[in-house]
Amino acid sequence: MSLTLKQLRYFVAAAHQGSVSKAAHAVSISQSAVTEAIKELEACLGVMLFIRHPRGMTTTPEGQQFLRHAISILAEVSNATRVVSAGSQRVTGRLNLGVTSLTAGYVLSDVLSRYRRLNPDVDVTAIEDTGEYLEHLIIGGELDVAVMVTTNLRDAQALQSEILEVSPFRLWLPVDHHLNRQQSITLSDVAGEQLIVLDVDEMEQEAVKLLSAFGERPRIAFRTRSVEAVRSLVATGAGVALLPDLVYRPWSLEGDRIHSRDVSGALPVVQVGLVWRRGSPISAAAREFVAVAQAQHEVNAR
Amino acid sequence: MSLTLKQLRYFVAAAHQGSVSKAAHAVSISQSAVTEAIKELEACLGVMLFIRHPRGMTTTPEGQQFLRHAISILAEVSNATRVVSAGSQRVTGRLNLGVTSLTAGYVLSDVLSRYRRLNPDVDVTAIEDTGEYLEHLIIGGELDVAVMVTTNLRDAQALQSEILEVSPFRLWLPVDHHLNRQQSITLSDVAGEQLIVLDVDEMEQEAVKLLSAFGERPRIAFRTRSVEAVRSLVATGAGVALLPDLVYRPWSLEGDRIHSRDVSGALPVVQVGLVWRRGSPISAAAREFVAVAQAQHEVNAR
DNA sequence: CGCAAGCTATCTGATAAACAGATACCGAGT
DNA sequence: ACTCGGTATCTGTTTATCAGATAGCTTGCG
Repeated sequence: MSLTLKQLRYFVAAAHQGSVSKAAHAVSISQSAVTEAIKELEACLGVMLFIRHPRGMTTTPEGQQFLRHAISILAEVSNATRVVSAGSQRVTGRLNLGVTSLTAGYVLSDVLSRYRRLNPDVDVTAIEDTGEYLEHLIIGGELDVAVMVTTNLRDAQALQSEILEVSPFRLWLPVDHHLNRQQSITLSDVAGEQLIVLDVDEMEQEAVKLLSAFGERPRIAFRTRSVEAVRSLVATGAGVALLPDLVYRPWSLEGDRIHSRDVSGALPVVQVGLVWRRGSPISAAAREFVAVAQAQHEVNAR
Repeated sequence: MSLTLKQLRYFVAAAHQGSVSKAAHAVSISQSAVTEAIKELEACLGVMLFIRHPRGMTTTPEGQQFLRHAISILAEVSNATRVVSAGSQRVTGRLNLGVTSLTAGYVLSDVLSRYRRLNPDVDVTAIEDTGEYLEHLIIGGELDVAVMVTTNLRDAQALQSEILEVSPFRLWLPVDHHLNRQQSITLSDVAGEQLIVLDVDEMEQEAVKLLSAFGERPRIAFRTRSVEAVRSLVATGAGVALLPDLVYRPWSLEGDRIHSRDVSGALPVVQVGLVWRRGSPISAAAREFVAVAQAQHEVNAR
C-alpha cells in the first residue's frame, strides 16, 4: 500500500491536535479510522511518527520532519485545485513584499517558492527589515504585503491583517538538562536558568517580559540574531531559550538533540500573518499571494 | 469525492503517454480504471483536462497547467518518503550549481525551491552561463553539478550525466495560423515560414539545422534571448518557432493563445540533465541535489 | 488498593470505492 | 464497408475504508 492524501490529512490533524481522538473529531470521522490511517502511514514509511503516551501523543523528530512535508504537499494540492478550477489566467505585474528576519526563513521561503511556481510572470521583490519599518512602508504604499509578527501591530486601524500561523512559546532545553527530569516545568523554574535570547522581531522583549513577572530579572547568557546560533547554544548546554514553536526543529546544526517542552500555565502566542494597507485596492499579484499563503494556513488550521 | 494521489498518478501517466490505454499499460492497471480516475478528477476540478480524439488524447491548456502541479505534488511526495524513511540526518555544507539560461527558469527553479526546503542548511550558489563554459567549470572543480542541455556534451568522457527530461521539438503557431488548418504539418511546410529563433543553449543552431535539410536556408524573422519574447511574437503572428516542449506554456504573457503542434517525421529531442565530474567523489549536498532532481524525473518517466 | 476517566489499539460487520473484463461506440485509414 | 486503435460505460467481484463496540493501558483520586 502506498501513501494516501487522506492519510496525510489525518496525520496532520493528529499532529496538530496531539491526540487521535481530537483529530478524529476535528475531521469528523471515527477515532479508529484515524488510528488505522496513521498506523498504515508509519508502516509505509517504516518510521514511528508519534510517541504515544497515555494522555495523547506527540510527534517524534521524524514525525515533525514528515509533518512539514505533509503540510507542504497538502498546500500544494490545495493550490493546484484552486488555480485550475478557478479558470484563472496568468497574473503579471509586480509584487513588493516585506519580511522580518524571523519570518523570512521560516514562513516566507515556503510560500514564496510556491508563489513563484504558480505565478512565474510576476516580478517579485522582497525586503527585510523590522516590523515597525515595514508598517511604515506599507502605509506609504511602498509595499504590497508584508509577512510579519502581527501580535503587536502598532497601527492596527490603518492596516489589515490575516493570520497565517499562531505559534505558542515553548521552552528549548538540551536533552540532558536537569529540568527534563521534571514532569512539568513552570515559568519560575525557567526564571532561574541561564537564558539565551533571540534578538529579532521583539522575541527578546517577549521572553524577558514573561520572566520578569517573577520578580528577579532573567539572567541572559547570550543574545544573538541567529536562530541557528540559539539552537547550537542550547544544544551545547549554554542555556535555555523561550521561543515560538514555529522556529523549532528537532536537530541543531551539529546534530545534537534539543528538546522543546511546554511550560505549564498559558504562555502567550505569537501570531504570524500577512499585513497590507486597509482600504486601498489590492493588486492581482498581491491577491494571489494572499491566496497562496492561505492555502498553507488552511492545512495548518485543521 | 476529493482528489487522490492515485488519480494524479494515472493522470500524469495519461498525459505523458497521450493515451489512456498506454497509460494503463504503463502503470499496470486496466484501461477502465484509468478512464474512471480521470473522469473523477475532471469532475472534481470542474475542468476538462484532455481533449479526446480518436487516436488518443492530448491535454487541454488547463490540463497542461494542472499537469505541472500534479508532477510537482508527486515529486514532493516522493521526496517526503525518501527523506523520512532513509532516516537521514541534515546535510550541511556548500553546493555550487551551474545552469544555462534555458534550464534556469524551466527546470532548476522547481528543483531548487524543493531542495532548499529539504536542505535549509546547505549554502547554495548558482551561476548562469553557456553550456560550454559550465563544462569547463565542472572539470575545473569549481562547480559541483550543472543543470544543462546534455544532448551535445563536448567532453563526454570527463563528465557524468543523468537525464532529467527529454523534450521533443515542436512547432509553435498562433491559433489563427493557416498551418493550423492542416491535419499534419511537415518540416517542409515550416521551411517556408517566417521563423522566430531563441538564441540560447544552441536552440537556434538546432532549429536552423533541422530546416536547412530542406535546401533553402530558413527565413529568420526575429532572434531573441527571451522565451517570453518568442511566445509574444508567435502569439501576435510575427512568425513560428521550433522549440523543445519543455518551455511550452499554453498562454503568452498577453493572454493570446498559441498552439504547439507535432511535426510529422521524427524531430530530434533535447535532453536536459544533471552533469558532474566523472570519478571525483561527489559531496553529500550534491548527492542530495541529484536525488531531489531525480524524484522529479521519476514522476515524469512514468 | 480499587475504581473511574481518558486515551489508543484492535476486532467486527457493513458499506462504499476501486478494479478487471466485457461490450458498446466512435472516427480514421484502407 | 470494415477493420483497427482507441475511449466510455456497464457488470460483478474484490478490496479498502469506516463506525461502533470492546479490550488494554495509564493517571488521578478517593
